[in-house]
Amino acid sequence: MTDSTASRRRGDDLERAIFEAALEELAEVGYANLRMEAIAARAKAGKASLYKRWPDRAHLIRAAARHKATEVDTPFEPSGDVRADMERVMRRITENQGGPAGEALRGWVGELRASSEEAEEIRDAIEQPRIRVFAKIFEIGIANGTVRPEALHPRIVNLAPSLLTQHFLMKGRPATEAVIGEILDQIVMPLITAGR
Amino acid sequence: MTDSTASRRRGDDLERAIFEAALEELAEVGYANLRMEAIAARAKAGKASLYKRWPDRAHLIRAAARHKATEVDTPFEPSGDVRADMERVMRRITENQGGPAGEALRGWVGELRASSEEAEEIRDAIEQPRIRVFAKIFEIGIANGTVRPEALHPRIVNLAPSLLTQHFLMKGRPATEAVIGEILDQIVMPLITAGR
DNA sequence: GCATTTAGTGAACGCATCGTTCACTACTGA
DNA sequence: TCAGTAGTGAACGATGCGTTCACTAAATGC
Repeated sequence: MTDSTASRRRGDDLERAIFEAALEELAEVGYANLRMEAIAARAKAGKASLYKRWPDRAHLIRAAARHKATEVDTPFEPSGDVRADMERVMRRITENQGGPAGEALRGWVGELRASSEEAEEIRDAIEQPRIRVFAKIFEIGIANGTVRPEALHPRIVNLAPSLLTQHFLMKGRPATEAVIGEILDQIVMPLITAGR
Repeated sequence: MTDSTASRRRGDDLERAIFEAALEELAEVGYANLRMEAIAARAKAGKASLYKRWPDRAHLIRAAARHKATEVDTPFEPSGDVRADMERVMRRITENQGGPAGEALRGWVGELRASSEEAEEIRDAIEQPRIRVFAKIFEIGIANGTVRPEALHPRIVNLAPSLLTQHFLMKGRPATEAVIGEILDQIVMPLITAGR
């Protein structure tokens, strides 16, 4: 029973409502079936309000994803157990892929063509935080002698997230626990562990 | 100067023309901007002829990709030099991604949602041949003592192609020679080589 | 408090593209 | 030569896009 007084929202207040509506809609119907009218209706807003803010669906969804990303901003404290830490982060990533962020990624990939500056920025926004977290985990491992120093090579640091992304995009759903375990035990751990 | 007699094609003849038109169009404008009218026009066919054969764009493109795939079917002879063989195959994959097949993949990923049987089939059609080739390369390496037997684990066999796919989907264009080199030297070779 | 400015609403619009239909036409094979 | 089959091209309704506009609610200034 949403009251009929329905005070009219504006500014950031309205914007947040639109973002939420967009993300819910995204999770429900997927990027490919996303309709602007549906988002507007769900946010109880006029379509014009959407187009006043963003030129098209793609921009709206990017903004919504960015909004969500900055709001959550995960605090992560490594335990020092390299494998366990990686597993924790990887689980988080897959949980994320199961929600609207995953749909947004899928849609973005589908529309990507050559590389624009905008695309670089988005990719960085996705990859950089992950790289930082894994680098941190590796550094601690190097300090306590469980990880080879060469593991800090960017391509290795980004390896686990890359494989999760690949799995998600190709299979259409996030990696399971079992897959995470395999990635760790068959690929990442053998590559980074120090000693024989 | 296509003559104005323009004998009207039918059956497989027409179908091939449509496939070619679709793939050319795909390479030119990308999956997201693909229009059925454009394909029909390019193939000098009626739109109705397309819809008589396939229910929508997605099915048409899948059929075209399948057509192309079966027709080329790459014969590959390993040399025994594991790194060089992998490099050759990887180069082929990236070349392929640069053409219509890459666009088809991008479009497919964008529309993917949960996993249907159809999706499994397509994924297998992409992955299985690659897995077979890499397994063959690895087996020879194992036989001549340059590769660890454990490298035959499916996730490792599929590692190089996975990373190429990930690169292509996230960056919007295929991996360069340099990237292929890094993947090989930083990741795949260290993981599979026998001895210390 | 009242008037002015700013911002959102909701309906309507033109446009592009989808997927379908239909009358017509060109090939095919008996 | 003629009946049957398959393709053509134009038109169609439906849908969703992105825009516009008259109206209205909230914020701001006095």
